[in-house]
Amino acid sequence: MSAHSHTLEHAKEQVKLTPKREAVLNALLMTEKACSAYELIDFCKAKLDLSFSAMSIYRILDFLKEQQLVHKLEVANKYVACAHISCDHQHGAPQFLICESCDKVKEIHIEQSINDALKDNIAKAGYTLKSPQLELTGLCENCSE
Amino acid sequence: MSAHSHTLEHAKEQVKLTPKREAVLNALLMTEKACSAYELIDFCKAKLDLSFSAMSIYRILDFLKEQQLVHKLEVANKYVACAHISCDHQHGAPQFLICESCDKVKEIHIEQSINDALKDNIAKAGYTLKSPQLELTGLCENCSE
DNA sequence: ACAAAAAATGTTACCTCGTAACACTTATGC
DNA sequence: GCATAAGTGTTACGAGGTAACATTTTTTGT
Repeated sequence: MSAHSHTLEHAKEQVKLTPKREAVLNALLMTEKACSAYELIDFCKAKLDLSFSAMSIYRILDFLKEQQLVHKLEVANKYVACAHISCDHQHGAPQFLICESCDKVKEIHIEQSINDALKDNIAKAGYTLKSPQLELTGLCENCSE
Repeated sequence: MSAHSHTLEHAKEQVKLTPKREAVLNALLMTEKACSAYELIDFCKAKLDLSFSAMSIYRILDFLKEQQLVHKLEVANKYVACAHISCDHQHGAPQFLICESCDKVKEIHIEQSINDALKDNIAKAGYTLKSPQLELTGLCENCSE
């Protein structure tokens, strides 16, 4: 059993997935990168022999996002499987490093001290921070050589 | 002469602007908030009696962005005039607080210590940060009451 | 087990955003 | 003045996204 099948089993223990929903999560785990809805449609057709309309894919992605099995990257308009599906504990707001070359996404933990400092800095400017999902763009270890 | 006309003169000293480009920058300075391309089209038509096609507005905005007179907010897909046009010195990467209620944008300075900590945190994950333009969403001082 | 209700998915239609490619106009350099 | 470069206009279209209605599947209650 591969690593992502293991993750898929964990997900199925957390929430009951219809076959379509399971397939989309599986696709995201298989690609190991951020995908747009349309990229997922193409991938499912080519690799899983499954057809999805855009409407369907968006609904499934919305559901998976609500279940926190999938994150939406607001900047890139892409979706990525949550990196913590197999964890037993709760996680705070996700933060993402996105490789602008290969679309690989790493979900990281930003140190609490940085988060706190950021929140203070922002409060000084008079704003109240909503959820600090950070999306930072750069080059991953493979692409920066 | 109003504050934004003053800013516009400064911009024209830095780079030669065609009438269309000047009008778009002027519109952004007048609105004092973040605007999408289409919002700018509407504004220019209603307030300046100028017609722009979408293609034109995007090209003009891209140019202004390259000249760093305008910033693009990647999450909101909106554009905002740079807050530092009238400054004489160079600025680092901008960081924005966006009010999700009224679209008001404040361009802030995040303390260098936070930036450095963030960069270190990210390097530990193996990524090389590109430009750390941060866009954080919350409520401004007026909307959070 | 069956019927009703709820949930999930399919289909149709359409809107918004963004941009390639070609055409035309204006500005610049010699 | 002419050739070239830059800027803008026009046409066409794809990606992204979703409302509304229809159909199918699953769940729920008896």
